[in-house]
Amino acid sequence: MPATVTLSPDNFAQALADSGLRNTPQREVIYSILLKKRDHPTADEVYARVKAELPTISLATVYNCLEALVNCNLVRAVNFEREPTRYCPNLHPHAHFHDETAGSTHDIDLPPGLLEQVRAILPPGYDASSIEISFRGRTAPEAATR
Amino acid sequence: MPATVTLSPDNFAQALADSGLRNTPQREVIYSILLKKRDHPTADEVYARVKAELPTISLATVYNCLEALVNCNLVRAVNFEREPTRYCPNLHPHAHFHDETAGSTHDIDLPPGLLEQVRAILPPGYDASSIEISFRGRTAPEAATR
DNA sequence: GTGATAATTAGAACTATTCCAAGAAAAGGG
DNA sequence: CCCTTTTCTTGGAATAGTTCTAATTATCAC
Repeated sequence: MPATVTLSPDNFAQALADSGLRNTPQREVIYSILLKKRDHPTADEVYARVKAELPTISLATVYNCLEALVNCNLVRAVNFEREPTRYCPNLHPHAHFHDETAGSTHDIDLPPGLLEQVRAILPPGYDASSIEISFRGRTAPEAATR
Repeated sequence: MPATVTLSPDNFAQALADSGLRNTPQREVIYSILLKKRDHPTADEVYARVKAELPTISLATVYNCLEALVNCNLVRAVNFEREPTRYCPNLHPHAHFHDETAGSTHDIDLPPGLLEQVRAILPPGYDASSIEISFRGRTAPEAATR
């Protein structure tokens, strides 16, 4: 299991403030939900989970909050082909593996230096602000629980 | 510029047949359009271009044909975030760079061994059928014409 | 407190894509 | 060759995920 980084509530508010965003109960709860179960939920899945705590929240707010968290770099948006966007609070550099059989998504830690090595393949004049490495495939039954 | 691989018409038909698919004028023309201008067009852009040659073709057919070409491994579908899918006839292993300013997509050749090195970061039990490496960022003005 | 700014909400709108049913084209068997 | 079967194309309707809009509510700075 990858190491988890847990922000103190103050750091959470600060991260938002650094991007000129306000802290709100909705944003706090949505972030805590992402931390609680790191299974790369979709916006719909987050919506279903957050309603237990904030029954009157709207789906639009879930999208807004997730976008806010992505914009202040607390959360990563993960896309596989044209499937719904998934959300990931893992701030370490990592790749994603999408299990086509189970429909599940797993973080894959990157060894030190690999990202730099990948960035180095860019020709002069290419300046990458983000690098994504993603796998599709299957996991062996006993690997699924790792 | 990456090397281009041009299939003879017979090989084209054979590639389809190998996947149990028929050759049709629509599929041929769409494939030739992808080869002619390798700028990673969307389905809509392919539709606009193919109408010059087959004025009565439908958008549904464009999607069907592109899917057929992807299924028999003549074409790769390329996705960036939630933008429309783009299509690429480059069969060499390569990464993609998406220029956020220009909206353009460029192939990045992979040095030998890199893909294997990336695959090697997968823990035991993870079997990847495809690996995607994609960059987002900007290209310097003089690099845009490379 | 008060005015300005930002966030939330419900629902409508949008976009890329897929589905559907009907007709056209091609392949294979006699 | 005709006939049958399968595959492909087509236009339009449907769908899914996401974004937009306008009104309301909350928060911030003074």
